[in-house]
Amino acid sequence: MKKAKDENTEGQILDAAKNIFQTKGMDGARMQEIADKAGINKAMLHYYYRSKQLLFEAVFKNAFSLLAPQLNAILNDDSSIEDKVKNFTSNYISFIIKHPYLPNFIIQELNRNQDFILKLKDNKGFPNIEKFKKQVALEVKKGIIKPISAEQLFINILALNIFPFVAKPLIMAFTNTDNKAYKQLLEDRKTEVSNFIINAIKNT
Amino acid sequence: MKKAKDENTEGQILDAAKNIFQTKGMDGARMQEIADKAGINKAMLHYYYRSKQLLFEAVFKNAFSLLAPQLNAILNDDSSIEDKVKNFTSNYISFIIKHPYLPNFIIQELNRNQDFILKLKDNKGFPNIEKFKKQVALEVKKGIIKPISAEQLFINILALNIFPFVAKPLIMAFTNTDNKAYKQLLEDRKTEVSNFIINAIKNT
DNA sequence: ATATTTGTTAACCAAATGGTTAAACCATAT
DNA sequence: ATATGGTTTAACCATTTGGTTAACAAATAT
Repeated sequence: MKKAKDENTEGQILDAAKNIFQTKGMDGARMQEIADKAGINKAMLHYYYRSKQLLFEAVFKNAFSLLAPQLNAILNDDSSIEDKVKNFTSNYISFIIKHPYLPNFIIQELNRNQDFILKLKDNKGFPNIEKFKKQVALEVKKGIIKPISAEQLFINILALNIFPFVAKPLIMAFTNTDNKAYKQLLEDRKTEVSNFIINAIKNT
Repeated sequence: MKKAKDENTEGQILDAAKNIFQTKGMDGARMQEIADKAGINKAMLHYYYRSKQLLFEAVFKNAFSLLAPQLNAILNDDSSIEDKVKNFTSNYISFIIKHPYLPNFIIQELNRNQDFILKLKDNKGFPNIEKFKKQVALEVKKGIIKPISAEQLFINILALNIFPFVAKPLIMAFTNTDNKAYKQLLEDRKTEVSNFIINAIKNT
């Protein structure tokens, strides 16, 4: 099940650690299991990353660095809100299908350790809503979209896109959907969600 | 910080276990910490609940039994979809403000152990979408709402309501919101979200 | 009163876990 | 060839952790 056999040890460890941490979380992950998955001795984990905490942080930052550009697309692009919604929705769902454990991992670990996000906030490239606020205010003023705060709109966009991945087991149970049908349902959302949002906000 | 001092031991344990499990998760929770919070000897936990797993399941089922009726309100009530959306949104946000850790706990633990939901699915009262499907199909046919599948609509309603609680730390960071402002933002959503959904689906 | 059941505690235990160490291995420079 | 430096391993260690036990206390039944 392990991948990328030809990489160097440090990379193999990070791959294995991603895999284990993202599925089991910090608390559920075991250093031995990561070592096994990487196919190396446990001492190597400490040789390269010193401690479980530091290895975890490497994985977390890596995961976050994948997510951040996705969000910045909607916050900082120069296209119209309607185009942003369309593009983001389609792109984001494709993106997450490639990294299925990512949103859950980030959300779960940030809830476990609230302080942790402060370490990230300083980083350049950390998503910030300021520019988007101006854009929303302007489009509202011009009458292109119905009155709404940028914060609420941003939350709605994130919610509609991310939640189906985060709550997958729950929704599958409620809707009596199997894995295949759920995959189709997510695929449909690439257009469903953007239509839903556009209908909700666009002035007619 | 502990509550309900006058209850019997079994109840004190369950209260403490709720508190610890819901904030730290199964893997992060420690039996000793639960005992300390309950103010009793650790052996008592095993006397009443036999194992960490069984104590956890008691907490989980309890949490789920709080959530299920909320969802059944939207799936099985006899009111119109528009009324359901309005009532659910307002009620649900109030409900979660009273149980802030609940959605995260349920989602997190179901992702950790997918099989676990099967144990619940048999229970009477487990939310089921069938009736809602008929209602949506009918209202679409009558032209009251725009064409949408019941599953997609249900997911959207859940997403818009639940996600802001699940992803709170993340959203607070992106929107530069402090706790007080975030609370206000959630309060605003009681009407914001239902307007958003109604705008999205209602035929004009 | 006293036997019996139920509730509670301190002490204990084996297994698991994150982390360390000292020796071995191996490529490369001298 | 061999000294040097980084790399890797097996064995080890201290602590934590879920769980048990045996003795004790407090109700409850006889």
